Amino acid sequence: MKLYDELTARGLIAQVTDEEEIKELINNGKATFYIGFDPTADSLHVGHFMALCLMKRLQEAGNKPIALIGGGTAMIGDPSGRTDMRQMMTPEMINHNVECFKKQMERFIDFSDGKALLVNNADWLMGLNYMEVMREIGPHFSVNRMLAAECYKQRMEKGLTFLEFNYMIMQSFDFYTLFQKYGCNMEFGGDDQWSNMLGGTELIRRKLGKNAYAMTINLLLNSEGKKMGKTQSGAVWLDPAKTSPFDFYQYWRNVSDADVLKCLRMLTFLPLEQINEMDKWEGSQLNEAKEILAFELTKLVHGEEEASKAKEGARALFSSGSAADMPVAELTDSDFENGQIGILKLLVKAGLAPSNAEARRNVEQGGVTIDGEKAADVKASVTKEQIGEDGIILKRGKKKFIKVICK
RNA sequence: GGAUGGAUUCCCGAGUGGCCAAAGGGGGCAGACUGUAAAUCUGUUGGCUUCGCCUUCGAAGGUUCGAAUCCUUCUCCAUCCA
Repeated sequence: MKLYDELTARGLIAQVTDEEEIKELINNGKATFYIGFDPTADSLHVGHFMALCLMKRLQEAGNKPIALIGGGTAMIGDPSGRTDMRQMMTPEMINHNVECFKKQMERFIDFSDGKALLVNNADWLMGLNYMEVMREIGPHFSVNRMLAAECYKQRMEKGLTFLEFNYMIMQSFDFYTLFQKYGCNMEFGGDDQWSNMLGGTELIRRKLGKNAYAMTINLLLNSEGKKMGKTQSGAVWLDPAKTSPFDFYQYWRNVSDADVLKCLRMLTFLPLEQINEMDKWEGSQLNEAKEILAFELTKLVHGEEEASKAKEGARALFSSGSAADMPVAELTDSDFENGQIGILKLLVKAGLAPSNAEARRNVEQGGVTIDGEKAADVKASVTKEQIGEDGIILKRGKKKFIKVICK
C-alpha cells in the first residue's frame, strides 16, 4: 500500500490542497515538508506526537522533514479555534520551551546527516522590519478574506486583537521563507491550521508564482467530539516528569470502547491488517485492544522497558491490588506526629487528594482503602510501624493507587 | 475619543442589603452496576485544627449593625458611533 493510501486508511488525512499532486510527491519521496510546533508549554503533548509520527512515516518514505519550532510565532499566539485570548508569553519562557521541545523531538526524529532539519522561526521573524513586511507581504492578504476564515470565526464574538490577527501572516511567511531557503514545498499540520496553511500557499503563489501544497491531519477527537489527550488536570504530556509512563499508559488503557480502534489507526504503527482484525472484536475482548493500544503508545513514547513496566504494574494492580512498579510516595519523619499520621493527611501527602476536605469526602464515601482494607473512619491514623519497610498501598477510588513508604 | 452593556465559585449561568459558601446545568470526584468501557442510578463538589471558624462574587476605597448586592475611583471585555 502506498503511503498516501495508508494515511487515508488510517483516517489521518483531513484536507488537502491538491490530492493528485500531493499523492505523487509523498508516495515518491519527493516532498520536502514542514510541520510547525509552537512552544507554548515545556513539553510536547499527544497532538504533537501525532504530527511527529506523521513526520516519521513520511521520512521513512524518503521525504525530507523540517521540524519548525515557533519561537517567533509563539510571541504572537495562534488564535485559531480558540475562544479566549492567549496568554502572552515572556521571551524567557519561550526560549526555555524551545529547548525542551528540541530535546524531545530528537527522540522521535532522526536529525543526523541532514535527514531532517530542525529550525526555529525566531531566526527570521525576530529581525523583520515592520515597514518592509507591510509593503512586501501586506498587499497579498485580504482582510475581508481573513475575517471570513473559519479559524477566526469563534473569535469574532469574543474579540480578536491585532496581535493575534497577525498570526496567520507570520505562519504564511514561515512557509514562504522555508520554500525559498530549503525548497520546502509542503506544509502539514492539524486541521485547525488549515486557513493559516492556505495563507502560506497563497503567498508563495502570489510572490513567486510557484505551487506549494498543504495537507492537514484530523484532530484526535473522542466519540463525544472532544479533543483527546487532555485530562482534568491538563494535557497528557510526553515528558515522563510531567506525565509518568504509568499514567500515560493508564490514559490509553482507559479510553472508551468507541475510540480504541480510531486511536490504534491514527496513533500506532501497527499494520492495518492487524488493526482491522481487532475491529471485529466486541465486548470485553475490546479490553484487550485497549491494552495493546496503551502498550504500543507507551513503547513509542517512553521505550519498551517502560511500557512493559507500566503494563505489568497495571495488571498486577488491577488483579491483586499490589505491584512493584507503581507510583511511590515517600514520607519523612516530619510527617509523623508521635509516630503516626492521620488518614486525611496521609492522602494529601501521598498526592491522592488535593486537600483535607477532599480526602475527608473520599473516606466518608468509602473510596479509600489501605492494603485492601476500607478506611471508613476519618479520624483513623496509621503508625510508622504499620508502614514499615515495605510500605503500604493506598488506594483512592478505583484507579488511583500509590505506594507509601517511610524514609 | 463618545454612548451602552458587562466581569459571580473549574465552566456556563441565577442572584440586586441579612434566609448566600451563593439556585440550576455542565464538568469533576466517590459509591452501586460492570470489562480499568459506555449508559444508568445515588451521594458529593472553597478551605481549615469541621457541631465552629476563615477566605471567596474584576481591583481598591466608602456607606451600613450587616455588602456579591448601594456609592466612588480604577482595570479589563463586548456592542454601536467616530
